[in-house]
Amino acid sequence: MITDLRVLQDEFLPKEIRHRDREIDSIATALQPILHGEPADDVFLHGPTGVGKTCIARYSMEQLKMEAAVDTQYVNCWNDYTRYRVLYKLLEGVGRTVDIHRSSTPRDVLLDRIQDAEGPYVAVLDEVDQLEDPSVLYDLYTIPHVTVLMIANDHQGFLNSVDDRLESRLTVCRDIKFEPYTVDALVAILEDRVRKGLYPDAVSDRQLERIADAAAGDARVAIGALRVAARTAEDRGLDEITPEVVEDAIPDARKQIRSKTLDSLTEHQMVLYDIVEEHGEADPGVLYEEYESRVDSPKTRRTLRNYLAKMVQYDLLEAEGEGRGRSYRLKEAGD
DNA sequence: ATTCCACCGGAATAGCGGGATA
DNA sequence: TATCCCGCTATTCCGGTGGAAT
Repeated sequence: MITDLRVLQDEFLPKEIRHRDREIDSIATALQPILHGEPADDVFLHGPTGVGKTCIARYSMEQLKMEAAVDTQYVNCWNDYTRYRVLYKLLEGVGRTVDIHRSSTPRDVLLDRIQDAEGPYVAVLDEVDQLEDPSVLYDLYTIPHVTVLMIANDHQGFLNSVDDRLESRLTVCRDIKFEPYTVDALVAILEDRVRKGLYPDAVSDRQLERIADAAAGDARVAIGALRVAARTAEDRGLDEITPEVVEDAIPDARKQIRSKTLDSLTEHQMVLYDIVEEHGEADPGVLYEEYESRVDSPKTRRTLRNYLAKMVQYDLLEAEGEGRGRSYRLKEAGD
């Protein structure tokens, strides 16, 4: 069934990108000055999940590096959300972290190091709206040879959340909007992966269309469903992905994506999540009492509020109402 | 209308872990 | 070894908000 599992993984970066020519051109145009040794415009990619933002950003970096001597670094601000961690990651990109330690290195030596590095540098900041303190963007603006490529779901929402000084800088960067994939586009993407990763005839066009349709424009879900379906078919000793396998694979793929997020929660946060799951819907008072009774040394109410806010940010939970009447419930997959 | 109360979330602070320094 | 510094999490403090009770 499967000949190459890698091409079905999220991280896989295809050599050719389908149905995103306009976006790729826009990025290339924005970064063009780098080829002539001049500072380039910053770029902002935005659009819903699974529309190829990250993929196209990584692809563009590969292309750029083939044409010019330029350093690039990818930072996912979901994982590296503090100023320090972002700067540290960016230093890794130019190999200047050797004697950096989080203690005893004077406060802004990281920024100085990036500044001192010669040559153009493109910093890709994915999930940039997850930064706890976006002022690191301002730090980077002060360095002429650094170009920032930001990625987020909601461009306007992000602009509104930063202070005026930063906002005025951000509004001048080139913004590129990504629309959800059409069913045809998703089928084309899936066909590519099938050709490289599965035996011929392992799956019919009809089943690919079914997957593409259920994915609702989200390539990540579509590829995940294909992966799950291929594995299931293999486990069951089938030589073809059947309609039944596809039907099961779609919800499983969404679950897999969710459980990836759940893995990043702490033990206490997980307890809290379980409580919300059991109650279906719960107000904060009940939530805290329940939590208090289940855990050895409970955190304070304030900390729990932070946990809840975090899980809402992560799209795990949904909050309803403000102030006194607020309640929390699980956020179901699929916006 | 007014008061009350549960809850929200910003800001400042404390405490911890861990590496550096003297 | 004792001490310092830093990042990071949790805690403390508190003003603000909106629904419920009076």
